Amino acid sequence: MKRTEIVQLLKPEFYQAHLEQTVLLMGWVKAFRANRFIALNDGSTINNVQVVVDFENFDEEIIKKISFHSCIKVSGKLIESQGAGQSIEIQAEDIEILGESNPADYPIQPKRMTMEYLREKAHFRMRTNTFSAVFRIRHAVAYAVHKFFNDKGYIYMHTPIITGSDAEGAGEMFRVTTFEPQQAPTTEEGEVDYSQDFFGKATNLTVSGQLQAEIGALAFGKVYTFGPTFRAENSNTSRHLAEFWMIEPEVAFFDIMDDMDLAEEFVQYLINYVLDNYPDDLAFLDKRIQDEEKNMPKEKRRPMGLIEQLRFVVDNDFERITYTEAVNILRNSKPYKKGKFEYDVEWGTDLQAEHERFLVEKKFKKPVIVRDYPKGIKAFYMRLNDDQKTVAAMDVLFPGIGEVIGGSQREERLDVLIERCEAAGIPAEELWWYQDLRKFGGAPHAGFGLGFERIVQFITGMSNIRDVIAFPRTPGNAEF
RNA sequence: GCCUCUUUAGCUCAGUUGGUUAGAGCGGCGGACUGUUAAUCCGUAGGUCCUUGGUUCGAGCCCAAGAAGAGGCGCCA
Repeated sequence: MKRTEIVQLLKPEFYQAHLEQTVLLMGWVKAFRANRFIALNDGSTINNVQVVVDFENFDEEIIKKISFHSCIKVSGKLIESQGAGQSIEIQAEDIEILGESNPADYPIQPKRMTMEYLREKAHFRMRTNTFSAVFRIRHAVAYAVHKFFNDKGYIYMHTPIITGSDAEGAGEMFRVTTFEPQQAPTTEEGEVDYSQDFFGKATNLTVSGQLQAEIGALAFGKVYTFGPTFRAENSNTSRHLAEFWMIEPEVAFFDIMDDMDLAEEFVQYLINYVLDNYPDDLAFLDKRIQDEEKNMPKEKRRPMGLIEQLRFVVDNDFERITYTEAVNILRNSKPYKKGKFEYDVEWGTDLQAEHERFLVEKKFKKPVIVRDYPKGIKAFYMRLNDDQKTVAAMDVLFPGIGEVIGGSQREERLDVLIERCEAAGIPAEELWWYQDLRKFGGAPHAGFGLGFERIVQFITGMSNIRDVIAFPRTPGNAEF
């Protein structure tokens, strides 16, 4: 007999057609109540199926081994449930233990455990209801990314993980080398001689696929990347990882306004996809957050439930303001006038987290896109605006997690690009191929980077980014 | 990297002003229970109070250093 997956079994059109027939299930025991009722889960859905056991019909040794997260094979008759709480159940006819699990030694217990504890048991945490829901949704978002771009005719591009260019300008990089740390050959000046290294030059793990994506955009018109990204920053926060996944669309003939339209449509699409296809997992996470916040004082609770918030984001247009408008709003705000902000607001300096939070959570109460930042605080490749003071950059800010997307229209004018490179102290010759794109068939173009884990974090409502990636890499932690 | 907080049973936590034998709930184990839904009931075992040093007649509690973890900030996605 073929195994039936529980996600299949629980569909009314399936079980109505198979009532009173024998089915074969395999899965893990989530609960064994009253020596009679097994809650069985096989990971195909967050929902369990109830298996009813007449223990008189089974060897006591088998019954004893039915414990939390032991793995079993059950064949039995599919019948209408005689109890409340589920519509169908399985009357067990034969049970085989596939994998025992001694509850005295097993570190996971059928009770509430802290996220920190489960993080240390990363090889087991996916079996919990919460992480099972989170990682099913993570998959859904990844699939939706590809579906969104494919349906729009974008080309999926794989950009290199090992990069030789030292000028991507997005933070500290991890060095890639085959040299033994203590035995690296040196030059006459005593510096490490990377010309003898594997690639014949110094190489690093990528911090962004953007520059290479621009190559693709000027060939295919519309491309996107979706791959791992590495930052060797000593960041200790609930929204930073040393290894994360980033999505970077890059589009020829797009200006900054088109770029913002794409970003908004994209994020709303991802959220809608999960709302439409994973309602059970979302409902579980929503309830989990509500239970968790039940005992908190009102001011510490989230202003909206998880699903309510997701609906709110897809049903409302994002607020769009310029950096200059943001500065004016902030300087005229109550907290500013009352001296409640820790950092001053002044045109030319970057907005602090507290300022962004005020705009998103207090002023507009929805995602905000800020654009046209001062050129001094943004990267060299962002297009200089006509005012000569700002660049066509935009950040999409979300409640709770801050910046989800950072993007810009790229500088397509060679002379301006070279000027901005020099101002930033970047050796222009390293980017000879980047300049070539402007010399031969250049085009206006724009793109952005979306932090994959950050959008998964938002959709699942998880408060720490380390809990939406299977094996988080952060400063001091690379276990598993 | 900076600031703040936390560390007590397998897990989540309480532990008063420094005082004699360190507690609870859940989980485990043993038992009861054939319609349970975080099952329930009875019984039971389980401790390097993070580490080191100090103060004290006496330290889970006070002091110092260290370790690990979390939250906030910075860097950003």
